[in-house]
Amino acid sequence: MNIGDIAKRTGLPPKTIRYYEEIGLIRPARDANGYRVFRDSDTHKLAFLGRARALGFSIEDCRTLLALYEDEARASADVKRVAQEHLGQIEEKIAQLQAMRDTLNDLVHACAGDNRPDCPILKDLARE
Amino acid sequence: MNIGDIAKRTGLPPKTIRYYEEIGLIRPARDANGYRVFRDSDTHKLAFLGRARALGFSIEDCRTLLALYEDEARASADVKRVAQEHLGQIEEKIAQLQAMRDTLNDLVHACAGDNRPDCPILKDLARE
DNA sequence: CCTTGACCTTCCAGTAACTGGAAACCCTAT
DNA sequence: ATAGGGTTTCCAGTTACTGGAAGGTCAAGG
Repeated sequence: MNIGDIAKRTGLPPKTIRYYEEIGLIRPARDANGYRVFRDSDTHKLAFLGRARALGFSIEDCRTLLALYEDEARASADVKRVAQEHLGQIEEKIAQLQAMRDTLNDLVHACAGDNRPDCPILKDLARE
Repeated sequence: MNIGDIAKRTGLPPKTIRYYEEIGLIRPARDANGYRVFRDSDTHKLAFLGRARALGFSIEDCRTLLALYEDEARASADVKRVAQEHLGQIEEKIAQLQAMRDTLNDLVHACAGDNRPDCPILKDLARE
């Protein structure tokens, strides 16, 4: 399987797959012509990575998770710790964004949005 | 006022202030010794920028907002459009993060977190 | 006058995770 | 032989800073 096929299967762009190889997440074999050859294990890893990234795990977390996945002697506590840490960061981020949203929402609703210059949004930013 | 004083006043690090000058958001004057000299208008702009950034506006949005702020003939509709667009992106982001959080939350709760290898988190990522 | 410490300056590199584009090679079909 | 689509590598750019190095400036103290 060449990179294009694997891209279709995993939903990851070829560029991303090459990048993952570059940073050592996968090590596909090479054909005589220099093309990457993907085996099932590579495809499997890429799918794993795609899902971990979709859950917002950083590349470094993905590296850790992949290593744990391949380690038969892992402790589930190690996996849980990574996930929990990440979950905490997501919750923090959500809280920040909600605070922004609430403020912005107020401001947007307070703004007439007409062709006069008077604007509560700018007023707030300038703390006039 | 030198950059350190302004940093304290605005809460923005000196590095950030220099960066804002570099990308043309502000144009502080210079003293004979080469030091930046900040007038009230600069300080005011920096405070404006700090608040806009705290609401999550991109630098380019900040540039636009600052231009609108200085344009006496602006239409509040232009400001509102920028804010509304941004608000939409924040809401989208919140929704994404909430979806991640929900999934992660389930997975984390399903994981024993002990020293056995069996782990629902990895199972999910691997779609076993 | 000299030194010390706290400023300030510029410039360069690095961050996260790709993405776009260029130049060139490979393979298959006509 | 050529056209098309795939693939390769390498380089640059993205966002918004941040860290660090090398060196100039300034005010206070001895």
